[in-house]
Amino acid sequence: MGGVKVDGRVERGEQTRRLILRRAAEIASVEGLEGLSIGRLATELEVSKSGVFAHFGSKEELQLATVRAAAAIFVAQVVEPALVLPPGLARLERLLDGWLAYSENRTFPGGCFFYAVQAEFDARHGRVRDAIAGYGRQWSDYVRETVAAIPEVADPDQLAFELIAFLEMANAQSVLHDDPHAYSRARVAVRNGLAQAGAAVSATRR
Amino acid sequence: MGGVKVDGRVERGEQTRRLILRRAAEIASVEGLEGLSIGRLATELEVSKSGVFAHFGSKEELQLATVRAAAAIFVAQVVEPALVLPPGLARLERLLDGWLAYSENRTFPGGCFFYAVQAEFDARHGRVRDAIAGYGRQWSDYVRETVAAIPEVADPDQLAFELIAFLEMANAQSVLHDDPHAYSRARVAVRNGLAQAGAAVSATRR
DNA sequence: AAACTAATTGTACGATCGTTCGTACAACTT
DNA sequence: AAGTTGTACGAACGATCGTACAATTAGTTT
Repeated sequence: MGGVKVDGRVERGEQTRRLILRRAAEIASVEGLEGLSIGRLATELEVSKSGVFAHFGSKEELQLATVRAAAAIFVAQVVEPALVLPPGLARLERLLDGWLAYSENRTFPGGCFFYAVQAEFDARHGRVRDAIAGYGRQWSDYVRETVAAIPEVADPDQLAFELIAFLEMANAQSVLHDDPHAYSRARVAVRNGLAQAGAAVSATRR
Repeated sequence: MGGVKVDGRVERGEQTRRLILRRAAEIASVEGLEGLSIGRLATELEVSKSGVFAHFGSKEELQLATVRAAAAIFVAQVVEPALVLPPGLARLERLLDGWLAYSENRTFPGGCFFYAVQAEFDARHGRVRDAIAGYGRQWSDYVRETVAAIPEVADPDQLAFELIAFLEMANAQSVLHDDPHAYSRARVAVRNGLAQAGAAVSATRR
């Protein structure tokens, strides 16, 4: 598996790069992608500022790389665990549970990375905003497709909208108010939403 | 009406202060309260940087004053119009419609001011975060109380959670993806949520 | 008209921002 | 062994940040 590359220099470089991006995503989930500064990153990681800068060439590229790194973590933690199940209600439930766990266990210290950066960049212009919007659309598309794989659901678009709303609300309430009940309320809301979407769904589960 | 104050100097000062805070709230709804800078504010308003600074004494005070100013606009635009109706379903519906209109007509150019700054400060510490969290709690408390005034609703906390989730989701989707359908989806979700909360509610409206 | 007060301005400061540059050194190639 | 490549570093740059303070302007009071 992997490349045949054995060059110790680029190997070390990639490790440094991963180190930088992990910390960058952590910082950005709390302080935002603009709150992230190259100098601060260098200080915290005890490397030189120019060393950090050289890996990306510009702050915008650092932000883009940070978004991509966070997306990879999100996919590994939320999307992939649900793919082991066949399309249907069970996969959807695992997907939603996985999201709530990803937020609740603070994979990123500031809660959901994408909730933070979407709100930060939603009204701006540029490549970073476009990248964030692209991932956001991929996520909502995937939720919608997963919902649509359940034949009992009459309006997948509407249900997907409501389900994602519950997830993000739980994240927001939990982070802002340290409210541990937010996630249980979201789980109730999800259960009600699924049950209401199709009585047959509720029936098959009893 | 109001104060007996006739001093033209402080009158002019207060007008300048209002001018600053209006622009500050507009900027913050797009770029965040940290993206707001005293120098930029001064340039855009064509006043001196020290003039802007003198009104607040520190950046933190400027941010706090901006949050307070935005809260006043929010109350005038969303909360007060609903108060003309007696507690009950009609008041709740006007409150939710008012919120969606406030977001949709871009009272602030970046959509809901508090959605933006909550996500920006939710994981931080300090007086600005505390002020934002305080207003957020007041808002959710008020929605909950308004919901609780409808006797048919079994679980006001749960319903309030879900309703606010729909509002914020609509704002987020609309701003990030320029999606005009987001608000209509939220209105459908609100209607379903209210109808489901009590069949009696739905019955009384037909 | 003179004294006073409040809002506003101009100038300057230290710190930090993103960025550029030349250099040092370890690792790979020949 | 000599030459090349890639990562990391230290120093410096112009710009902008928040903040401080004295000078100025405009309006009020005596």
